[in-house]
Amino acid sequence: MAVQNKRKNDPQGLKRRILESAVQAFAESGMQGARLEQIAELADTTKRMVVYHFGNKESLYIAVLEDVYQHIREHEVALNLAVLSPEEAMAKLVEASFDYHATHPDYMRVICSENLLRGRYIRQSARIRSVNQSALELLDDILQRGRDAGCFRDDVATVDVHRLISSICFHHVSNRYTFNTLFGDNAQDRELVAQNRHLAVTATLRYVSQ
Amino acid sequence: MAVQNKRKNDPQGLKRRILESAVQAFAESGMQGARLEQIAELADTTKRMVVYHFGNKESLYIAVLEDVYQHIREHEVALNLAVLSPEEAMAKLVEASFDYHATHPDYMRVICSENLLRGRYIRQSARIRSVNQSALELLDDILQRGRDAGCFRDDVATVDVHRLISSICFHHVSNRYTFNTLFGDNAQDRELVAQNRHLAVTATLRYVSQ
Amino acid sequence: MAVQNKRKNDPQGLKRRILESAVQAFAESGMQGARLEQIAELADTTKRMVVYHFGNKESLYIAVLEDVYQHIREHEVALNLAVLSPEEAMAKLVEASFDYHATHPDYMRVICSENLLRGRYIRQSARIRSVNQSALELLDDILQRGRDAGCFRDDVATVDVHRLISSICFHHVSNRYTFNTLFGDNAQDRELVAQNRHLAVTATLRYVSQ
Amino acid sequence: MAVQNKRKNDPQGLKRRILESAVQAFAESGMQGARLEQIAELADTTKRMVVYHFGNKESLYIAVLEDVYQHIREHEVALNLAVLSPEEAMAKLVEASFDYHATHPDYMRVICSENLLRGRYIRQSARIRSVNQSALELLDDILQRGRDAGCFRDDVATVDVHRLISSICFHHVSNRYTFNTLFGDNAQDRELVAQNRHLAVTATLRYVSQ
DNA sequence: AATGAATGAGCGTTCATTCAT
DNA sequence: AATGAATGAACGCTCATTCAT
Repeated sequence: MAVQNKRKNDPQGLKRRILESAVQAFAESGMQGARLEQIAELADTTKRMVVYHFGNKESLYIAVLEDVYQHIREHEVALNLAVLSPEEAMAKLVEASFDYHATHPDYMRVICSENLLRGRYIRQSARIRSVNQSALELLDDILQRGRDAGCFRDDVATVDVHRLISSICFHHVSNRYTFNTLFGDNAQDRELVAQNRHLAVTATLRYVSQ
Repeated sequence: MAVQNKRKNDPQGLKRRILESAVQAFAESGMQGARLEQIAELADTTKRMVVYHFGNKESLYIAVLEDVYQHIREHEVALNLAVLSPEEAMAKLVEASFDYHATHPDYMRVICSENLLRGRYIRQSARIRSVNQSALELLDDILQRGRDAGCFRDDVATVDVHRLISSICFHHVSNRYTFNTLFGDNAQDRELVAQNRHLAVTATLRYVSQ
Repeated sequence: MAVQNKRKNDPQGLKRRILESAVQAFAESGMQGARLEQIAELADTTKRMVVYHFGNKESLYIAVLEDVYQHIREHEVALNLAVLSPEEAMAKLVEASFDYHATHPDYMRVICSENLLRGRYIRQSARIRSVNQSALELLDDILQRGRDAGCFRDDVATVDVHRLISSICFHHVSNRYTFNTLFGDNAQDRELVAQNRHLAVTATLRYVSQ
Repeated sequence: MAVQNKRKNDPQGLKRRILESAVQAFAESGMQGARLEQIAELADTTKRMVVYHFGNKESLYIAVLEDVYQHIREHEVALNLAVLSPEEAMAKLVEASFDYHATHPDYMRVICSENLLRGRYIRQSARIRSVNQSALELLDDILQRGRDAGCFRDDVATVDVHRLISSICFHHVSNRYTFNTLFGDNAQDRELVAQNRHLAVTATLRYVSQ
């Protein structure tokens, strides 16, 4: 009985399983391409229950988008960079960002898809915007400390640094297939990752340093 | 009669129209999301004729991919950078690349889609690889001249510089919707473009310069 | 607390609200087309409670049918026609019938739907039949008085007169959309109603009079 | 081979079969209640082909509406009433109308459904309106001849006569289930029909006669 | 070279009802 | 008396592709 009902009458658990399955499915196939059937299967439930708990596919997709960004930022604020010197903090932030992008390709794929939809859904969620405010605050603190210490330029905008870091980290994940097919020299994957990680840190530091 | 047959008995013209319509459609909706019906409509023909001339959707998509990369590189080699100083050449290359990305969002969208498909189709076309070889050659020449002139570092890899430039230029186009929704300060679009263009040039030069 | 529970713990009030909402919904969409969800919403409750109080959709529909016919006949017997002369009584009956049809389109729509179902549900309710007996009795009395007074024919059957009146009154409401679309001359609605009302009275009187 | 392909490559025949099946289905269940699957089955084809030939359910329904009215009017104009005396022509028109209604309950059911939809679809077809113009013209001719002959009143409007006839004929078919359940005296169906037919003729003649 | 007809598989969503408290 | 969770069945419609000329 307990086994039979293992997955019954636990709506919160079910919603969580559906959400996580949906992240996978939307990452793989996008908002339109993902199939409720597949999401249901991954969550060990039925299409019917997905609709029951999330209303429709679009609402589920928005919930996924919110989940993705919340995780990204939660990880970032947990880094505790304030105890490091500006250069060390900046380097660690870039490395952590790079690693997070690299280890969470599904999140990056969801963001790619959303951009292909011209941000049609992210625009609808005020919650996503508020969740992301921490990103610039955190970076701004490091830059300010660096300027005060005389090691960082005072003519770089916070948002530009964020964009630079994002560009390199995101590109490494999102464009890897075409870029490596065209320009890859068959290097081992591990080497390639290390090289790109180094590029991210170096390019950023050279951009912000005096 | 002539008017009635304006679009008949011109298979090459029809194929060209289908291909251009397909670029639009695949850019908008990706390989899976694009609809033959819509491509046919854009090309002022029928679904049946699209299949007739290109066999199936996948073959058409590969033809589109080849078309996209050929255009990108053709534009690049036409820049005639050899006559400029290394710094000027590098700056102009970045600016040109940035502008080309910005003015050809459809091409970038196709590349995004292809990466979401894990490069499944680009891998199948040897022609695309050969077409892209010019990119690194061109950049390598500038870097070498810069090193000879003593203004560029000799520890930067060509492919890394290409990746850095691509990252920033691509991100500006491909991630604009999410990035600007989350971190945009409602700046005018024109200002934003100018700022990002400047970021691309500056970050690249600081990365390669002594 | 009182406000919060305003609509709670009043099962009779809730049942009444559900029934009235059901009349609307079944009138709008028929037995099959009506949605429990919509009925629940109109009654400010949940689908679950509709089922709880009425068992299932069919039982609720039968309750609605009974409600409809009871109202129709209650109104008719309240006319107090016995004090009028036969002609006046007949005219007033027709006018009252016409007006009741015109002002209660929802009831007529329910009856239409039920006929489209071939009377499948009305047949199940003995109560409806007994409730309707007053209609012919009332009309029969007028006709008898008219014959006694020498002003009405003695070769018209009561049920035929009832059918004639019903036909015209019902048609005015139930067929108005197709009939007026096809044969309407864009007359003001008020004029059209007056004209049809006059037709009902005149045709009936000419049918029954010597 | 011939047998196997009996029902293939005959798009006109297929469209006709689908249309006739659709009349049945829409008559039985209305626009919303009818099922494409059932229509397809009746027409010995697939749901897919119904959509292929008619676009969607609503377009098919409109085609059915047009078919229904076209048949009704075609039958009417074929009566050749001009050769009869006004009274005979009027009587024959009413009888023919009554009989047509009685023998084509499906058409009446479709019209009922359409009125329950508030004429939403009939309004969309200009063709239906033009097809129906013959009805009033035909009746107007009889009335005019009757007035000229001195046997018909000159204060009855053509549209009112049409409405009166339609009311009785339509009611006989459309309201038979509820009316006979409530007021029927278990007469044989044949007697009942004859009685109602007589009522239609008599009530009409008494309405129009001097 | 070109095309109308045909098709199987599958999708997101809806709905009345039952389960389990 | 009241309710959140769950569910099977079905529906209209879409799509890339093939058939047959």
